[in-house]
Amino acid sequence: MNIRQIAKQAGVSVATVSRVLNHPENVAPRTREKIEKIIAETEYTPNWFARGLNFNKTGTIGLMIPHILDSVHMEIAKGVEDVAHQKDYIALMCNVEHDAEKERRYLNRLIKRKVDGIAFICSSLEKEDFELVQEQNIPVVLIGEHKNSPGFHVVSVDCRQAAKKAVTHLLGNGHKKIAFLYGKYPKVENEYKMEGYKDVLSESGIPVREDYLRETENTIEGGYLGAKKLMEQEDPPTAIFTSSDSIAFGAMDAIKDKELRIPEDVAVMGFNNVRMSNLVEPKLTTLDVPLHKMGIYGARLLFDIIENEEDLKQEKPKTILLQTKLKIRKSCGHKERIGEMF
Amino acid sequence: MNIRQIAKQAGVSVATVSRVLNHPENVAPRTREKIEKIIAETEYTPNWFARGLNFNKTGTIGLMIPHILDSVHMEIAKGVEDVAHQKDYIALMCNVEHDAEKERRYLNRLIKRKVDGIAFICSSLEKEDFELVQEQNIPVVLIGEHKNSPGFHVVSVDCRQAAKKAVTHLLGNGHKKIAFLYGKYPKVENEYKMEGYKDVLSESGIPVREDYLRETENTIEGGYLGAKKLMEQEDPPTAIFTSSDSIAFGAMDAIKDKELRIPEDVAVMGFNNVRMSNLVEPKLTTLDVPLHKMGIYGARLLFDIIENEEDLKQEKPKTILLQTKLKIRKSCGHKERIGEMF
DNA sequence: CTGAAAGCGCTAACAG
DNA sequence: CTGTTAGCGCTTTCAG
Repeated sequence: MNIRQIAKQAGVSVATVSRVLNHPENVAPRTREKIEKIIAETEYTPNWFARGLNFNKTGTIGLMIPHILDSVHMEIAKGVEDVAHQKDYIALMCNVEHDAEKERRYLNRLIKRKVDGIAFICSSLEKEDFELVQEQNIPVVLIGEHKNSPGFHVVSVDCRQAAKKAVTHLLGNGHKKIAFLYGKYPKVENEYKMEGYKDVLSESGIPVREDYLRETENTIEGGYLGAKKLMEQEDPPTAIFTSSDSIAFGAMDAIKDKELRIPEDVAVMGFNNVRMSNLVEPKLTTLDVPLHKMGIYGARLLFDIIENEEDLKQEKPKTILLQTKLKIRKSCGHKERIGEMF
Repeated sequence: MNIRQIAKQAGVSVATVSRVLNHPENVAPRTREKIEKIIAETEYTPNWFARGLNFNKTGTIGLMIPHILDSVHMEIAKGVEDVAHQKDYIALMCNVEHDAEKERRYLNRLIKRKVDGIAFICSSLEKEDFELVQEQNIPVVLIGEHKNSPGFHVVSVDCRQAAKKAVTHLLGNGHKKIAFLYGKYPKVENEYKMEGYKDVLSESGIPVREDYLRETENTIEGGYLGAKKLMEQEDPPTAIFTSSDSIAFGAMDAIKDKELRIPEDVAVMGFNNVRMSNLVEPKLTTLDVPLHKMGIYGARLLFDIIENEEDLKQEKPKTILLQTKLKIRKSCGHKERIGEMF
């Protein structure tokens, strides 16, 4: 069923049909009603490609997700999807698996498909890749910070500040030997966490020990292995600040395997406050990150550009930095008895 | 950059350029090379819409996901994505949120976009909706069973058998008062689990008690609430078989809140063996479901149809039923000391 | 082996 | 307010 057949049935020209589809106000009410009726009856919907050919708009955005099995990313993704869906957009899901090559491949496909915009969650792409995107003039937003992101809007979390809160809390609970166990991803954020960690230590006159700094995979297994190493060294830490809850879960498992108690022997601090951090034993003290909100803000920024292309150039890129909140539970002990509602 | 400009640069007609793109064997080697060179230099890629307009193929499949924050669904989704990506396809992610209305809306959008196929994960659509799809002649595969799926391929899990294994295990550990706490989703599967549950009880001469059967939300909170009710009644069960690990996690939390021990006072059996089931305290005994494999098989089935449209009609729909494996950990106790490797 | 030209389905300028 | 018509960029007959 195409526009010509509708036109014939209605006894009008294709232009008129096209008009009721796109500028109904320019059609006489009577003709319009007649055509609308036929459209409804025949369940006609305009061919999507033909439309795209004319408009060069797709109603589609690309969504780069580092790993679709990581609930941290998916909470952000859900935020993006929520606003996209509301705007009658649909998202092409790109499961990047922390692989720059795969991300690049996806990026090319997205460009080919002429998506109206791309949201990158914690991208692992290089500067050159982004420049490519910029040439294409595709609206972009970065969720999760990135070095060398030439002039894109960014939504992120104040990781340095977050780390400071975390380490300060540990310090406040009497810990001096605090390790930082961090994942390879997200890279830039974890660097900021490192800075925050070092900030607090040096402010308190505690020297930073290289043997308390450890990089690992950003997974439960990574946390397990990393914590194991950390605890097996000569002078093990009494507290481990991790860069993600996943790592923290693995770390807790490793500590339990060593028959050590949490938090009495070792305190563990998470990051992100994923749903499960409330269900492990002991419940995990962690930093609450507004993941869903990050997705929402990111998507809004993206649609702002999409919807006002003209202003695109003159506006300078915004950076939205969200704040975290320390979520005190059991895994770090606590002096004051600060409750936890659920 | 469009095909005409390429043609001009190469001093040939657009037809020839189109040929080297689609049927290079029909072009003289010398002309072909020249054109290929120009294409490479200019990084020309054919307009995707124009192509679609001619071919009516999109290189896109739709992927219906009940809820993108549920790792059970995402593991399946990842399986689908894995094979789609390998086939150079890209998936439109539809986060349905267990809402038939939203799923229907998404379905319409997918049809408009003329996706080459749709994979439904645990769909909540009605018979009529599927008939609509069938009219459009869009290849479909159902991952997770469904009543009234008119002639689609299906990949699922033998839930009845799985439930039998679970309840038998509980019975073997001395339990007679076994409750079944099940989610609203996935509907059909949970009905099968119910059947398996009843099968075993009646085979063992244990009457089915209505007060041990309880429906709840398929979430951690749902599990918490459901188990709470279950345990607060007059003659509480000594074991709870749940329809998903999420529910089991919530149930465990509720049981702990009541100062009861797991498994000594109450045994808890999960379903799915998600990654976290290994990390709660005590580690959860559950049924291992090959989720990723389900996604892979489903996608393969889908691409089988996509790639051989002609045979589409004569072939009768396949149903692949995968088997589960009982994963014995701590939450149900165990007589024999069956280890767990990691 | 190559080119001219028709057509995929739709939109929008232009003319009436 | 409506119709005619020229594209959008590409593929594919049909001639040569």
